[in-house]
Amino acid sequence: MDAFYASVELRDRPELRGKPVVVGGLGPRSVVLSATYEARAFGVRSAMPVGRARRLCPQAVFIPPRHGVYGEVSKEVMAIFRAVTPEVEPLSLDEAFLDVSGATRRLGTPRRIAELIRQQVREQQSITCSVGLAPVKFVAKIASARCKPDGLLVVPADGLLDFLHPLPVSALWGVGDKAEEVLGRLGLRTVGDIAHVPAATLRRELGAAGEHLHALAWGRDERPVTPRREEKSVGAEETFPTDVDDPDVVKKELLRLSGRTARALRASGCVARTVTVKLRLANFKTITRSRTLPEPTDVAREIYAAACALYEGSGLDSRARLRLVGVRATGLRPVSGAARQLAFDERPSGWREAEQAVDRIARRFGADAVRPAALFGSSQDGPAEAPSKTRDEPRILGNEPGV
DNA sequence: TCTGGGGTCCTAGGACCC
DNA sequence: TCTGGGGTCCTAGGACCC
Repeated sequence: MDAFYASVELRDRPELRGKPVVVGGLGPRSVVLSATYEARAFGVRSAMPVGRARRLCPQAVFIPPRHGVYGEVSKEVMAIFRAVTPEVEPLSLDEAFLDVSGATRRLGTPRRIAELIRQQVREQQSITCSVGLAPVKFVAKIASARCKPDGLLVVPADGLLDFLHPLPVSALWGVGDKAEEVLGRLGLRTVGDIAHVPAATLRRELGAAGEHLHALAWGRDERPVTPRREEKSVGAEETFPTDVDDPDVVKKELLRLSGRTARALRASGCVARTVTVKLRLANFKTITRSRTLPEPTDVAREIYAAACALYEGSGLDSRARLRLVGVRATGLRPVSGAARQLAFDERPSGWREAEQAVDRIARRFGADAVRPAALFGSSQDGPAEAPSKTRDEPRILGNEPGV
């Protein structure tokens, strides 16, 4: 019994127990991301506009997804995990893999350790957490998902396949709508069905992912718990309150998103080599355009220049109606390892230093204290189209309920 | 029903180099 | 002059996860 998985559940907050809870964004075009059973009873469904959900179920508690304040709880919960073992791999704000093989001598059996964690999270944070325990990482995750809310489920090594095989194919990580459809066409409904079909068949239908699923179906997964995972990309995107066909508005938004992306880069101590622009049309067709820079950067001005050029050269009709734009920086490397060599005749532009100064002001006075002149009158954290967007902070600390 | 925002990973074609 | 094959990088798109 090596790894186990822990997940924290908002649903068990006493004040929310038994209430209809809807998780969704705050913008005018936000949709329902998840809803509790109680909310679903009113007809609330995922992907439904939040406004419609409100009309169907006005008494529901509406929670914005992944909003700021929850981060504090998350840090403290992760600290509880790390007191058990340094082998903690955070998966999201409220979930982590732990490898407890090194902690059993000190703290007892994995089951005992799981009970300890659940007790500490409950006492210190007044929230519950579910823990799945298994000798294989992904099985531990499935176990934690199946014992929530507020549960503990142990899958012993000799019971691995008995646990896995009756599960629906969608229980496996990596099986979403598309893969489930393909598997369904092959007549495969359960994990056991996947296990008993030749790996070559799965590879033909699903590529490398198919072979991976076959291994998972037999409980084979060599991936270890990796405490520090390097970020591969950072970015920002925003759906306009209404579709936009004005290139000036689009560029203004690109400027704002470039600023957010550059700030995130500087905060993580990275520079990026490639800039990608994402453009989603009114009909939901999405295109991306990317460009690799001669030198890596964390400067908003440089990211914006690339983003703008990509947008202008995207081949879209200049009056194309856009629903969403996004800016992402990839090809990250630590800033220290990429210290820029200035050529003899090159003078530092000073933009990087200027933006770092802005970072310091923002840390002290808030993100809105300084912003590019082009964004004057708008909020750095709201879409350019909606300068008066109210920053509805979540009233309830928490994350989406598992439903 | 009409699709958020943060990411990761995979595939496939073409350029380019040896 | 025409051509092989492998490796790597770049670009675009898409599935998937929370």
